[in-house]
Amino acid sequence: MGRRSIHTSEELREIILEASTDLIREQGFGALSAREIARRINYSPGTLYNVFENLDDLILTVEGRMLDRLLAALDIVPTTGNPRERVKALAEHYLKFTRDNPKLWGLLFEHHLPQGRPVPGWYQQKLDQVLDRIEAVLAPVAAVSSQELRRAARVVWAGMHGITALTAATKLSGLATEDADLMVEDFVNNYVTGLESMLGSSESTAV
Amino acid sequence: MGRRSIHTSEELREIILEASTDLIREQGFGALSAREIARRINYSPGTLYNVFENLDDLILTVEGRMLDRLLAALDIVPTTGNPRERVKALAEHYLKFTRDNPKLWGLLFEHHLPQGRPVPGWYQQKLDQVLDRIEAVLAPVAAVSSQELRRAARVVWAGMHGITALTAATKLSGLATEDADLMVEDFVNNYVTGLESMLGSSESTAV
DNA sequence: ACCTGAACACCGTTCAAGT
DNA sequence: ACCTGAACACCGTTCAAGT
Repeated sequence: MGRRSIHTSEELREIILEASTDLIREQGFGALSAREIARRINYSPGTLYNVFENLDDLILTVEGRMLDRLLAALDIVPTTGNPRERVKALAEHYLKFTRDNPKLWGLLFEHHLPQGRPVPGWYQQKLDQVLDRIEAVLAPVAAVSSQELRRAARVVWAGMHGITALTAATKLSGLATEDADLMVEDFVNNYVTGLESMLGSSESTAV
Repeated sequence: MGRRSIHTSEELREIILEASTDLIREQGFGALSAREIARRINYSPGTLYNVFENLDDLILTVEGRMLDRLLAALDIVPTTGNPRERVKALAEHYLKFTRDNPKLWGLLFEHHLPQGRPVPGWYQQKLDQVLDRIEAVLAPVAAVSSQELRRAARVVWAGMHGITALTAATKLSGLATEDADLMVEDFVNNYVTGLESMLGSSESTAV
């Protein structure tokens, strides 16, 4: 047929991302394919490749937008009040987000880049923003050195990641979804207690 | 061509599983396909379906054998000595195993069953065995109730899972592999401190 | 300039037909 | 009884050809 130009390439980009997100929300990552996206938006498969480098690039973009929304959700956590309660609030908002977007959240676990392909810079930056957010909330209860604070933030991210992965991926556990709350609470409580005990044994001023 | 019967179906089963494991060890899960396995063992693709229900069944079997080896590796952890050191030893053996089998370990993260398909019973049992092993080691440092012990074991499993996933999946972090040791140590130390502090505040006899 | 759709090189899975 | 290989319904990606 040839050109259509009904949409600008920016519009087309949005249409593609929206259709992809909808598809994942409805049917999960397994149902996503370039050809299925094309079908949904009434374009040929080739058109996707005018707008995105390839399917991985498209999917990473969807994931990037999801991370933006996670960050926005985490920003609701109050910046005042009991430090320990703030960590718990952060973890709860994190868990709530994953629960509100189960199939979309699954992308983080189910989508994998080909061996050796590093993540793009803009994507890495979004991950760093999440880690920064965790660091900020963790700062009052942890860490004498910035290295230790960095590490603690990564451990919390890993722990939350592990708990949401285990409850989401039915393959890894017979865990019910409601168990995740108790696990998150247990994890945060005990881990933070450990961090605080380290604080107390140094010269810095604790809570 | 028709029948060959060079191998019994048990032999064929082993040949298929071995070829699959080798393929994953060498090139990762992404390179695995029914057709590629068939090519490697000089059988037609159809033959795989005489021995396994489908590709997921085959892959779960490979994963099951990996879990058996993980369990064997965890059994080296001494059953005597300082309780806290035993938890750390368990975590270190776990980490070592994932590092010795990086691509194979990746199966746990990269392979997913179709939506809604539950894991087979024999597979669930192997997961339970891992959890039991963790519970056993955790028992002296944690838990007034068996429910809390169960939960603690799952949190440790989730935490280890999260840390190994984050360091394995380059997509989720710019973490170097050597960071995993420090994260595991930090996680175990602080989490166990938290657990022990709970113990102390109850009527049971602590360490 | 933009988009198509055929083409290429792959998949997982089934099953009639051969030995 | 065991195994093949063609067949079916899919993939991701490219690119000459059309408007």
